[in-house]
Amino acid sequence: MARPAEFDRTEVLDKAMEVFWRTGFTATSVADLVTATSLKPGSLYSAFDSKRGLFVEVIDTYAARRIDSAQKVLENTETPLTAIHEFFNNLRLDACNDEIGRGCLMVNTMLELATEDADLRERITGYLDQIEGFLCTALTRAKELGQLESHANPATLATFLMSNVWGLRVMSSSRPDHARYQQVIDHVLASLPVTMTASVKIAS
Amino acid sequence: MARPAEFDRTEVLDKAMEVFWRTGFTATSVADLVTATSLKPGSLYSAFDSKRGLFVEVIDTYAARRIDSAQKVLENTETPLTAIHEFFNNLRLDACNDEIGRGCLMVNTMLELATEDADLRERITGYLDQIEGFLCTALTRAKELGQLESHANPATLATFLMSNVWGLRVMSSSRPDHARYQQVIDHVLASLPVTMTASVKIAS
DNA sequence: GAATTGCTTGAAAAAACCTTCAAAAATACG
DNA sequence: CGTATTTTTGAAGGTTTTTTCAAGCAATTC
Repeated sequence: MARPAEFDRTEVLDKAMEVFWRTGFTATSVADLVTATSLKPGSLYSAFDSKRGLFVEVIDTYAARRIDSAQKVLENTETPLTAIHEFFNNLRLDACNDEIGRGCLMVNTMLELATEDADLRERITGYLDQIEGFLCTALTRAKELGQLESHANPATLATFLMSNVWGLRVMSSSRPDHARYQQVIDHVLASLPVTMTASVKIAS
Repeated sequence: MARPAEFDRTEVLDKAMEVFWRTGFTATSVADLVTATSLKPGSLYSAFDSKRGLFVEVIDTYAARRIDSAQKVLENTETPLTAIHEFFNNLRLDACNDEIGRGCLMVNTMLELATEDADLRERITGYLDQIEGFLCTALTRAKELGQLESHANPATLATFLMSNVWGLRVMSSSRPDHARYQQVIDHVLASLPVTMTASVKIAS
């Protein structure tokens, strides 16, 4: 019917993501995006409508990957506590690989645009809630399995874990210190009200 | 000798702070600052050199207040654990009063400019380190008083507490929920390895 | 292979940006 | 009161911003 696009949408999103992630939405110019993606302004606008349109699609792509990865790790319903340990270990590895201190694109965007772009804030909040939901599900399952004390409140504990996810992201932006990540995570996980019988299993 | 400035520097900084805090550094225009401060561009520039110069002074002012407040609360060396409880209660009240989700100016700036402005990043990191230092001092003192278990590591615990300070800031930007703040803080404080004898005192 | 559709190109429009500056105004001091 | 000094003013410079658009180009379909 017509001439097909020459670029691969995913590749373009990846390259735009890199710039937005490093520089933030406002400080990234269309000229930067043109350089990074090798697409001319006209192509970018016909494909994504606007700078913001491209950004939203970048955020969606990023979130989908994070959510997918979290779900994969946390959906292990047989050993939910081990799954949570693995989730935090992945977070630690991420932080260690973040050499330039770019942190998390969702958290960065949240703090950059929260007060000025309600649409985007709600979108990101929804994504973060999904991840918190997986943690909550895992904790609920652990409680059902008798691995958490009966007084444990999965929803509260999930929020507490998310608080430290965000905290570690900020930490990796300000003062990357691999040993500290581990120490903090160890304390966070040790603070979960794990039952005696279950804690023996996790140690193995 | 000459004509004195008509404006009050602190007032101008306060008004500029409000805009920068809500909008971020990059997205705030000089026109916004002119409106907010009622100073004409020329006056702003003669007084602060540049948009960035004004911003740095705003950050310094903000940080000085936070550091001062943290120090005042945490320098109570007689009951260091109670001091830490109070520190977090103040944080909670702050978060509850943050109706527009502006979060913390230092954390916001950190994430906005971390990868692009090393000077500013180090400046803010230094300020955050000071607050972490007060927490560490309080925890060390608590240990000396036998209120923390002998295996407790004050430096690690201080980093853990800061992680949750940042986490709560992010939380107040995304999904303000007063009840959740309290639940998370309760868990954070309960996770400190307080000795039996000391925990009885704190409860009172 | 002609027609049609839609992508690519890169210049240019239009607005917004940060900063400067010369003139006017106001104080302090002699 | 006059002079020196500094602030205030607001327009204007010059850059950078986001976005549009008309012309050229490529592929599919008939």
